[in-house]
Amino acid sequence: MGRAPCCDKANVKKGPWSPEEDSKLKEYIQKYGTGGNWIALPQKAGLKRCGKSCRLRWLNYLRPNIKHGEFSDEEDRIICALFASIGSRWSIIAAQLPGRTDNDIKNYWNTKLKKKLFMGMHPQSERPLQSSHQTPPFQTQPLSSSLYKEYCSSYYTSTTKSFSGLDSSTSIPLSFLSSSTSLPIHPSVFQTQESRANFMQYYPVKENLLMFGSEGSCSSSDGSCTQISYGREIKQEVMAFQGYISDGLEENQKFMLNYGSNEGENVNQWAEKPHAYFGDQVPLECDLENVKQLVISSNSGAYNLFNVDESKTAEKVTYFY
DNA sequence: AAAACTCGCAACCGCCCCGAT
DNA sequence: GATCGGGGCGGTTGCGAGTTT
Repeated sequence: MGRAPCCDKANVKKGPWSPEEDSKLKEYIQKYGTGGNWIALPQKAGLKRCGKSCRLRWLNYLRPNIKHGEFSDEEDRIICALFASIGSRWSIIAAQLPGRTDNDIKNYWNTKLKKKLFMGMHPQSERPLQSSHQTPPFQTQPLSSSLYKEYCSSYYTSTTKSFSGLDSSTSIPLSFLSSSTSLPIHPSVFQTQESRANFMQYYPVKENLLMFGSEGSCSSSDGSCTQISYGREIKQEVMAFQGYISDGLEENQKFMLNYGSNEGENVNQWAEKPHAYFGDQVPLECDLENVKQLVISSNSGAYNLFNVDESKTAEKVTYFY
């Protein structure tokens, strides 16, 4: 059974907000507050808008002390560090940056910061996604998970879901940021027993199936570089990845994953939301099915971390085979 | 000068969580 | 304990502005 819509979609206005609507909403909230009920608010305020739309407009644009404009280097570093530690929990990240909204940070990350980081990793590369000779991940300096802990996770308090002590004065080495942010591991790393062993030795599975933890590269036996386009091919890549995982492991082989142990968080939630933090490190045994779910759920993110627009299927992107 | 392309951001969509009943 | 429904969130889309060809 589907959910009832939150409002009568036929009778609500959509699209950009007019100045009149803005002032109506602003005036109403400043006068009466939200009343804890966004759904009822637009009618009371005389707006033909969905309650959720009002909420978004208020939170992202109208509420006081919103900071727009350029992000500072310190803000960049904080965002990167938190992203590396907890993933795309934009609201939590936003909570550490006064005046910034989750939407702002999300947009900033998707449009600028990813690219910025990538360029930092590959300074010689004029076109970040095109490089014919990349070192396989297991042949590079292995990423140390302790760096995560050292520079990110110690700031996170799982009980309050906030970061303390990680502010603009916190120094996060750029080397950490660049080494911990990378393109995904390509399935070819599972091709041989040896490469698989090396891979497993150096990289916690979570960090490779998902977004971080490997030097961005994929390698094939012939070292060639193949172009594929977005769209269906991406899905095929993911399916291939799943296949490699299945082929490469014993039937009942388990992965060890880290997971916060605070109340309100559970195993299933971790599997559904492939973000990890390390404030409380509790090893979790996760079977192959969980890992597959992670791959599926992180589909576009895992294969598109540093790219721009997956929906534009005509665009080409180079992967490293 | 104009068409094509790219970028950035506001807004929407739909799912999940969790409190109320 | 089950169901309902609002709030919150992350992912995605659409479009205007700017840039390139």
